[in-house]
Amino acid sequence: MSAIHRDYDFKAIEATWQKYWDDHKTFKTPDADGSKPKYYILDMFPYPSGDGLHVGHPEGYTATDILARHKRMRGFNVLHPMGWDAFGLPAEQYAVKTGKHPRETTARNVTRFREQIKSLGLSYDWDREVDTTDPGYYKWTQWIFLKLFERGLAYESFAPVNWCPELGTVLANEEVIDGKSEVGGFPVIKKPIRQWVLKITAYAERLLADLDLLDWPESSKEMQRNWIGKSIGANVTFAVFGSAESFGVFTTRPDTLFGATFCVLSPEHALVKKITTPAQKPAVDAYVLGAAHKSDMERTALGKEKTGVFTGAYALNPVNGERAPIWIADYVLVTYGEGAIMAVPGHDERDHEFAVKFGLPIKRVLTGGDEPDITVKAHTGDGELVNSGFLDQMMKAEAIAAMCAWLEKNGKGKKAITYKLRDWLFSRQRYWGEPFPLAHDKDGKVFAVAEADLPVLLPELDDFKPSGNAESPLARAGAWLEYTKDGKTYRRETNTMPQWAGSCWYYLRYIDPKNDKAAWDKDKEKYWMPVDLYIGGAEHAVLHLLYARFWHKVLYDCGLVSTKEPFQRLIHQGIILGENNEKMSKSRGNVVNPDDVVAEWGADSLRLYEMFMGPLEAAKPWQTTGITGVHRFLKRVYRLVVDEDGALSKKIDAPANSPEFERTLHKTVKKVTEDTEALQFNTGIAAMMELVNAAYKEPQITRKAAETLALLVAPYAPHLGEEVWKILGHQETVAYAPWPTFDPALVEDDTVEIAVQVNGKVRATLTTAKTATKDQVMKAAKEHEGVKKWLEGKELAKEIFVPGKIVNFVVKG
RNA sequence: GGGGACGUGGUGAAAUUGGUAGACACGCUGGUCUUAGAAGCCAGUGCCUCGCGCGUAUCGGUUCAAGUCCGAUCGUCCCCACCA
Repeated sequence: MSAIHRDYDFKAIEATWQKYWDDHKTFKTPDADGSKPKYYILDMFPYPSGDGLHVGHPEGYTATDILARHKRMRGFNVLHPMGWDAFGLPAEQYAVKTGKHPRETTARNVTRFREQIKSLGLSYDWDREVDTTDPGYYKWTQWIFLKLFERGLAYESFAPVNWCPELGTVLANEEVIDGKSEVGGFPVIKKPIRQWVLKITAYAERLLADLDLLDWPESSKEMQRNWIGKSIGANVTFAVFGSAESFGVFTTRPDTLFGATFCVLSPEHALVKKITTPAQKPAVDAYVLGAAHKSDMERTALGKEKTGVFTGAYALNPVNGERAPIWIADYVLVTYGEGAIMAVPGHDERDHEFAVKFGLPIKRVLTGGDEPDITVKAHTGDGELVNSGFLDQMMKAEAIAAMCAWLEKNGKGKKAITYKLRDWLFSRQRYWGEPFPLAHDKDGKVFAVAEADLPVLLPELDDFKPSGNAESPLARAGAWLEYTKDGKTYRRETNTMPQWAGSCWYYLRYIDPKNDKAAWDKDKEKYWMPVDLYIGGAEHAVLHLLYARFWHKVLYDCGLVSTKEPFQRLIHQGIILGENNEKMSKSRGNVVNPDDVVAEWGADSLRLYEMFMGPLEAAKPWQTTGITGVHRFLKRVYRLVVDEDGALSKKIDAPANSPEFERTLHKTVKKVTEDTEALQFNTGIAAMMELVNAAYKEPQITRKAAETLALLVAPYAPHLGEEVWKILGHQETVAYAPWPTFDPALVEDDTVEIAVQVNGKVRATLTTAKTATKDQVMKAAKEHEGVKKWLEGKELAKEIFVPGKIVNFVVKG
């Protein structure tokens, strides 16, 4: 330490206050406090990876921390917890490689994460920490699963599923991106495997409708709406010609039924075998076999040419009795609608492409489109119905209604709603996950494990490797496999739950984390729920956020929670890019480690910098040089209040502030208060910088002014806030000190600057009394030297006056 | 192909309801302090042909007035994607 100047020693200050908060349990939250309104502010809890924190974590965590600290100072009882989403693939893959139990690596990573997070000065109530891999936690994950099971919302399925040979597990729809696994990017193929599936589709309509209740980014709501994918249309029944068989198709365009010239079944459709003619059988069999072996990636490859085979059979168009050849093609998906379509090549681009390729008839039933010849291009827009019997001359909407009525009346179909959302494939063939609380008897019938026997502990294994044949590693667990209930012996279910299970309800466990009699206490739940503000990455918009909403609605139906939705308000922090404006990644070598930043500049500087970079939601490139700005600001705050010997600065001794500074102070309180509550931290910080810059220009300021500054800074740079607060003579933590107020009379200036425009161009500015009348201002404006010359010799056509803002003269000539 | 977000100085960015574009910060330039450097402190900094000039991706529109509203184009990012 230099003898010349005692400077801002952030290392000592941050260590001191972190210890103080720990020792005093400063942020321990009471279960309920009748005298205070509650505020539940939640971060998406991290997966404690072996890499430790990256700079993206502190961004969201600092934002919630600033608001949590601010709310405490404003008299709220704040619930602000942290925990670990610790089941997951990387720990297991590491275990396979090294033989180390995932429990060990997870514990080590959790310890590291906790230390790193504590080093940032985040105000969590650590007595509420949860860990999804703790048996005391996953007991209740299993218990909630049993609620779903009891309500018939969990069922066994033997349908083809997304199987990832590389990961040795099946994956949910949401985890497959472009035919590859979201984790690792390995190919995924369809394979029929026994699975546990959750009936999320039963909640499709409510998951869709209740989005309207939420204060979420419109983009995230839209993503969920698209993912749920509601389509309104009709199911139409086609009879197979010369057979007793019939099949349904789903269409959103029943108005085009007269234009349906053929039908297409998906290769997996149950009817394919029954209706294929002997002559076509070899070709059809070959096509079906080929489709089964293709990965989703191959089947849906972009720009892939349509393929298909004729079955030899014909369907009868219910509306006109015409014969429509039945084809099979892999562009028709067995999992959507009825797994079969009526093809209207005149008015659907995919059907058109197929018809052109295989020489099938194309018929126009609606007027319009940019191409008069319907065999050249499909017309998918609106138009007047033609060649359509009783629909002729109607427009599309009217024709849809008329056709639905006709179908219903004639028993040939009815209105129908279809969703893209599929049931949630909920089992994994992996070790490091929650075991299902289920067991099978000799006949394979499924029984729930008794509630008294929960948790079903994860068995100890030496070998964590997936078997590769869709059998879970738990199948090797020996004696564990046997379960006895009421004197009968069962074999335990060996699949495990996906990582999403634990995160579907962790926000409820924070409310009552140590309860071993129940997942949570109902009164506590009523007090704390819903989560008032939830911050986390946008990558979870359709995964975690949809799954958790689903579970919450089931819990609501069980009477276990009091709110329809878990997360009232949601904000996604934008990602932090590398200095080269690219996504941070090890391979690009542009990763910034928060530990290094904390070591060099301090946690307060890291917090402040990440908040100062730009709007919370925006993607922003990291610039190490930018930290110097906020670091300088923190030093300036420190030196304003603390003198060279560490005592209170002589500067903080004015009996009164200058009137000008007093106004600046009150304006800053107003601005910082508003910006903090609106989560516009970047401009709030800018306002504090302006205040400090102004304070440096004053010979002295009052102690009250310095205290106000300390209070404003405290949520943003809490270590410095505490230190300065103490030096100003306070014994108690600043964490619960009342937030400063402002005098509304002092935030308004007596005079205003008015811009004077001539034809919309600013030619002068006037300083006028706030109370000046229009006549006074207009007179002064016209007489202003800088304006006069623009008005001379010209005709004044119009005068605009906006009080306190602007004057505009419109002149001609 | 469908949906969403966005485009402002050398850089990160500001800018209620349309009302003085560029707050704050980085960087840069100059000054000051210092044996020296770093750190401080003070000042300047959109652009140029320096004008009655130009300027918020480009072009057009509405308006007394457009970064903001409308239309088209170009570009970037994200999500979904043969969903009938």
